[in-house]
Amino acid sequence: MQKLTSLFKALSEEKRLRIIKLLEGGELCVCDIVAALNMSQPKVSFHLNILKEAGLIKDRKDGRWIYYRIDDSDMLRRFLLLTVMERIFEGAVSKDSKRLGAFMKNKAKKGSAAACKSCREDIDNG
Amino acid sequence: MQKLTSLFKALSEEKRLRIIKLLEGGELCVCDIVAALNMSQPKVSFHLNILKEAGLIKDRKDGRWIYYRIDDSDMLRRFLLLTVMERIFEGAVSKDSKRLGAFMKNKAKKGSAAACKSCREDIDNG
DNA sequence: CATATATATCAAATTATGTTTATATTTTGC
DNA sequence: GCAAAATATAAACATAATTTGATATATATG
Repeated sequence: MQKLTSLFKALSEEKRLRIIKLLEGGELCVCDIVAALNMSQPKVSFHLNILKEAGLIKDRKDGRWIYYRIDDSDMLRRFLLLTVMERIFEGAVSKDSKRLGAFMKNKAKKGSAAACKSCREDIDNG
Repeated sequence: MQKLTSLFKALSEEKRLRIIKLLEGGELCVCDIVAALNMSQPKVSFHLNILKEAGLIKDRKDGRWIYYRIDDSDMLRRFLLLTVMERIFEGAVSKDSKRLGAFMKNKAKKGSAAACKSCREDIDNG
């Protein structure tokens, strides 16, 4: 019962749905998500942890990065994630993916470190 | 997006899942649910309202009673409700249905008013 | 080794949810 | 009309979730 409520609770928050929607496009490191959502890193880590505890996402460490990705390994989660992805109006998260795109370009150009450092300015005034 | 989050939020609470599970057996008035869950009436009304706002249940007025029932009129809700009903371990809500059963018997015998009045004592010490 | 980066964690402040107690509203039977 | 029942609503309070700002940890790089 508690497993079920925590699963629904994880899905009951706007920022967390935005993260899921983003991860639909493939795995991302925390820094990518921070740039995309334009939120503080501890805040993003907080929400990522809740999604992880609920079994909705998995992480993988690579050097100093930690990559997160969708975990739809069981049927219920698969359906719920699908629901989120389908039901969230694209427009509702278009800024996120725009920011992510801009950030990724910078990352490629300057290397991730520089991109991370300047992502706010570069993206939101570009 | 907000509709989706409020739907998940409604499902993210134990007492609300218990109510849904109860309503699986057919419509019930508030007083039935109060007796089944052995909780205060305002508390039950509070949770019923959240479920109603989320579109998971509907109500119907009949005299001085208000009957609530499952509303699975759209596919997403139908699936979510099914999920809840199937995933909740029977044992987790067996006391609720036991209390409901006892209450219903009293109701038939004494009339609902008397049963409502004495439901706590009759059921929990019987 | 010293420094910078990526991320996590923690404590304090804030905000949102749930609970309780009291009261209001509507309906029915006398 | 009046009293009792069924339910809702509101205010005060308690608890839980989120945000923020600071700091810790681990890793890579020069």
